Amino acid sequence: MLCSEPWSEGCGSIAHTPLLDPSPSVSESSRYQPQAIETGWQRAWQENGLHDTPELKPGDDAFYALSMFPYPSGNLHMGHVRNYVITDVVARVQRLRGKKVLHPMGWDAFGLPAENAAIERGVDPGAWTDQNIASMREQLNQLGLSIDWEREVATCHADYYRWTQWLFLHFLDSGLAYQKDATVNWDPIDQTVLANEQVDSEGRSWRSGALVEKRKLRQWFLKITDYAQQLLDDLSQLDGWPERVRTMQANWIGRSTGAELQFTVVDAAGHDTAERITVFTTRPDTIFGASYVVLAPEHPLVAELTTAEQEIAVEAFCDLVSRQSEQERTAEDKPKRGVPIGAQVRNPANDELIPIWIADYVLAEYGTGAVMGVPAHDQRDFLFARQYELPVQQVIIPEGSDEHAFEGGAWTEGGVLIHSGRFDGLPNGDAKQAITSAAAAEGWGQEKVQFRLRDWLISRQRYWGCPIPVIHCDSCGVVPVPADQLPVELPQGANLAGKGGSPLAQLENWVNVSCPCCGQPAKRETDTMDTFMCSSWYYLRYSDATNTTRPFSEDAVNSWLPVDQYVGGIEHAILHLLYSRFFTKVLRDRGLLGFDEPFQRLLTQGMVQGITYKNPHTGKYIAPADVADPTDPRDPASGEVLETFYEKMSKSKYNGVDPAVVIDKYGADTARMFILFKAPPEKDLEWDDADVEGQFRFLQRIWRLVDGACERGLSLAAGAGGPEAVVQALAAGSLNPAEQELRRAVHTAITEISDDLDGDYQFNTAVSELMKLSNAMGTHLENCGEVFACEALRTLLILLAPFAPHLAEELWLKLSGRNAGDALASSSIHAQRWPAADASALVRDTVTLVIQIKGKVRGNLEVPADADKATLEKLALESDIAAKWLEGKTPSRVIVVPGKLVNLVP
RNA sequence: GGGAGCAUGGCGGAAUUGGUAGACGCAGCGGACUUAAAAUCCGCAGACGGCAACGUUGUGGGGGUUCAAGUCCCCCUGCUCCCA
Repeated sequence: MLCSEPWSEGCGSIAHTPLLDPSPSVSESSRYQPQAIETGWQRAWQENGLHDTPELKPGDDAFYALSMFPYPSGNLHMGHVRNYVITDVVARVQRLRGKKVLHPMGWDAFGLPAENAAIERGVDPGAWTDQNIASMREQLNQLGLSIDWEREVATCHADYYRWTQWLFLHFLDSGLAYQKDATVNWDPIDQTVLANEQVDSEGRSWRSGALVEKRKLRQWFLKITDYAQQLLDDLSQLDGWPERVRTMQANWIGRSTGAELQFTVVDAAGHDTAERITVFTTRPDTIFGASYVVLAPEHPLVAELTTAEQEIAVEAFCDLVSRQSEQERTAEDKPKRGVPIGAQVRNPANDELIPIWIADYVLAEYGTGAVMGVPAHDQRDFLFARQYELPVQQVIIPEGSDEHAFEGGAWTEGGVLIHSGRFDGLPNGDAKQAITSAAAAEGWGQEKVQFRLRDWLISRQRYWGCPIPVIHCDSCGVVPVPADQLPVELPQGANLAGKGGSPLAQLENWVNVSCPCCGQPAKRETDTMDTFMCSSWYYLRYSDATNTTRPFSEDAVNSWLPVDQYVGGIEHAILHLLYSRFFTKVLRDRGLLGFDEPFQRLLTQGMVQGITYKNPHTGKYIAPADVADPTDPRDPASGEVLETFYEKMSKSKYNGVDPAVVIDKYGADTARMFILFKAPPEKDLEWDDADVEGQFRFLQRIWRLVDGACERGLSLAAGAGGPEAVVQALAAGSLNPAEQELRRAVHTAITEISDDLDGDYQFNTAVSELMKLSNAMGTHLENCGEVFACEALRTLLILLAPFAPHLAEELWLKLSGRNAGDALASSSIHAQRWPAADASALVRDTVTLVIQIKGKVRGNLEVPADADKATLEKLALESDIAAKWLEGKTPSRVIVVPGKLVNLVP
């Protein structure tokens, strides 16, 4: 494709805008004005299709660079900028290296903000979302991201969620989607249920922050527990993931090995009944110390086994517990409460009769909903037993110690068994195995692997989400909507008051349908899906985003995926990343794709923090603009000294920096360079205006450097400074000292930057290498001949191109001698090849040899680079340094590290 | 309580396999240019002592391994995150 209309006038295309350049003294040369070049290049790249995804042919080297797609809130913040700039640099580097790159973008567009906006302002959530998408796309484009917008997806558009529904039906068909009555997390503010992953460690909703309540409701679940073992095992494949994230997922899945043991319920006379209570324990070795059994208040046997005398107390207790959150029930600092239900069980290990209790700290959803209470060896049981005066029986003691030594608390460490009949004297590790085996042989237990992970609750009682495509029929039950009737579109006109139940349920015309099976009147499902369902497969859709017959073709998905580099926030370490891994495995098992893991490498970028001022007395945050003197920050109202620190940018702390303002002032290239340079990508980044200024100065220096080269008449036309020209010049004659220095700087930069962009991404040091190269060019360029000067210029610009794409492109044009109207597809700097380092340019004749005396550095010598060990030792011993510090003594030991140092040990 | 990670100048951060600690930048200081300022250019800069040459010391604290430790091992302290 040709650039139809030259938008720039070539070298010196920048108009001398008097407003921005009041100084007449520089009128001879142009100035770096990013505002004047960036939008033009963005449009030119777009029109020339520079970021279109190339078609993949067999054997092609493909690279998939992906950012976590944003929720279209309408406002781009610095966290987004950091995320997308990092991914963009990765994508651009891979293109320069000759890879075929897929770098897409889309919108995680269902969810509550749109619905809340609709409630508050009476707007249509779809229209509101589309408007936000348009404005955010515009903001993203100002960053100069090399995104292929042809593959854009929005999860709230029917051409996308149609396939979310289609995939849901696959889950349903394979028995992995089901409905059940369950005690679930209820968010009283957002009026909907939440998945366990969406409740934080304080028992609050990840979105609204409300304290989550428990409710018993009929809900849809996905059987992620079926994949618990695989999700855990395959973490070991993910060596391109941060260790941290892998540990977090492993903890979340929470595999523990233990045993299920059965306690027989006895009647009032002490005779065995047919009823048994199965407990799960990770400590079968302590069964002889069990002094009671506890059921969750919700356990089905509670009603059946409670005796008449205890009925009132038990009912009252269950009522009390039902109003508590899971957090309140299990928090370690809360007292544990319980009541006996009157019945007893027989301990299968020693035939003792022990009472059955119910207690708040036992949860129906975990394990079997029943545990054995062993006060001597579990701290929670110990506190419970002490409170209710239940017996405490030591059954494990450290070898050689006294059984009464630990009566102040539970002994939870290892030891040997006592009071355990035939198992006495066994180390407790062995006893776990022995007791479990005995239980299995005698029919009262078995080994059991337990996961902490629970099934994923995916239904939501909200409007703005993907409708669950099933129909409830009185005679046929749950009937999937036939695939050819998808999508089940979200109906218009729902009342989104945000109170009580699914808004869709009120739309009778929509709800009432005939059963696809029997034709009788039936009702649609009125819950919508958790938005995490929509985001669990979007990365697959990008491979084939416009397919109208399938979510993606097998061919496309298998040739582009898995994602080579995924970039996003650590906050998704569990939620999105776990769900996506689960989806991938299910779809693999359904034959829809051919890989086990969706994301090969993961980079979790740190937060962007803003400078924050807080009055320590009033607790109020003060806007930086209101602080008169940043070196002595004071409250403008009271004059009190303020606390200064860096914290994640947020409106309420007045510490945010708007990307648009920064781009207006300095341009996107400066913003990109700053963000990449200021901190390593995975660390938090402190936004600092002075550093941004410094970054802008660096880009200006590069501009002036190239400008000077232009004035000198240097041009990169016809391959000047390219590899062939360099080879010829090297063959033709020797280099002057400046040329040698310059070439060393150029090829050091290539080596170091290539290294920094390989494997572990170290953009910060890559940028500093660019600065070193530009510094060296400032020193040496004028003393260098044309060929080597051009080699340096060419290299600098290509190395700079992924970081500051607009500036590099503009300067490339300035030096190219070509017309701005030439086809960009091949002439753009972004269509060039990453330079190769010439090792011979790094070779030195002499090196600096460090002389150490007894391990301390005492000086250095210039020595021939090829000197052997014996020569180095001789030179060191003969040196003034040795003479001064050895005082005539002969060293007893000499360590020589060629090229580095000689250590003389007297 | 269990697990993971981190700790380097005034600040952000660099430092192959252990081999000159502090690259690069910000802030600072000195100088040049300017009537002046801004911008730009050149230079200085861990701390302590010294006019200087130079010396001592120095990567949270303590110990160890080694010719040599920011880097490896052990203990401690502090911070961050995850799980309880």
